[in-house]
Amino acid sequence: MPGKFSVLPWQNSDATQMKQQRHTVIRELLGKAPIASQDELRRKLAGRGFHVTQATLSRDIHELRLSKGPDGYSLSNGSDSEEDSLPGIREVLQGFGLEVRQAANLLVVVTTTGGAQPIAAGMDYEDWPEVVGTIAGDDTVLIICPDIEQATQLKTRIEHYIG
Amino acid sequence: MPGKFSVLPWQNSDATQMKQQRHTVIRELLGKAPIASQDELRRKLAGRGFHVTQATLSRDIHELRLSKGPDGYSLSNGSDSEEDSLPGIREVLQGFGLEVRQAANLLVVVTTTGGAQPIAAGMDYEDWPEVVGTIAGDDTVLIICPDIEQATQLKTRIEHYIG
DNA sequence: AACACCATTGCATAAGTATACATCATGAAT
DNA sequence: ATTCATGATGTATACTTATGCAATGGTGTT
Repeated sequence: MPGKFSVLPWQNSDATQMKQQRHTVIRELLGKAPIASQDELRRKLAGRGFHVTQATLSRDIHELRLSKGPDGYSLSNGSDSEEDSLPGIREVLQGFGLEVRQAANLLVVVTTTGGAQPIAAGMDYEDWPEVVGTIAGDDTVLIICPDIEQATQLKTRIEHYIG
Repeated sequence: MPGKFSVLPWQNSDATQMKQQRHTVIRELLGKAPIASQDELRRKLAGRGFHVTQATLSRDIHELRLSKGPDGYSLSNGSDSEEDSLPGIREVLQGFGLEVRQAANLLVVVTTTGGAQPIAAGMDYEDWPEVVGTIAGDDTVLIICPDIEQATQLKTRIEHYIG
């Protein structure tokens, strides 16, 4: 092939990898300034060395699952993949919990320093009916229960976990 | 005028009011099933007695500030850039609030991570009579109300704000 | 090497959305 | 009542986005 019109050097190597990079740059651009149209995005990408057509960007936008709203394109607000390998409330309480106190329908869990947040997060995750909500400081967790009975019941269970 | 083709009775009275009703129905439809295009929306509205053209819907969608994502149109995503200069409690709750739970005279607002402080600050600023005080953690706000009745009332209002 | 396969892309165009302009209805001011 | 301003809407069309098709380049298989 004498001609071989590969004017664009970046096209030589790997197109797939190129695509990944382009996607990354698109995300980056979205964070900086609003982008109203695919053609505007095309121009901005061109300024960064990515010369593609509107058609390609239409496909990219689908793959990135972007949304177009009144203020232009944006990352989809869909629930991001939250991956947590929580150790379980039992282990956390046993590891950090020190004491449980009750005040009417409220429970206060005294923990080792820095242990409050993990315990509160664990309690929230368990989604127990007797836990209306939690507030965690540094070494204290406030647990709000619907009523005194359930608070007492939960207190017993937590004490059992703590040991 | 012999003909007077007023086939549609609702057209006679007030067009502006008609528009309001249409907007309400659009919101309602959005909640039920995904709507992929303005023409699809047009057909569904027609089934409910609203016979308008795609052009009108394009304008409605702007006014309602809807977004179009991979799954069709949806109510505008709360985390948009600061468009209106009104960071009132309404916007803050809509942006960060997830759920409200009641425990007697206490309310617990579950928020996105880091959203508790802004909400609590907003509540304090509003200086509502049914808010005795607030305590904010990271993703939970505790609101103390004078009594159960006012707590219930406030809960309803907050739920309305959240959506 | 020759071949089959698969992903990516551009081109041309279909499909979908926004808007300039004209019309009609309503309400306020004269 | 007449005039003027405002707002909602339809029509036609400009603008924007999506996609069928074919070409290209890389990979793996024989």
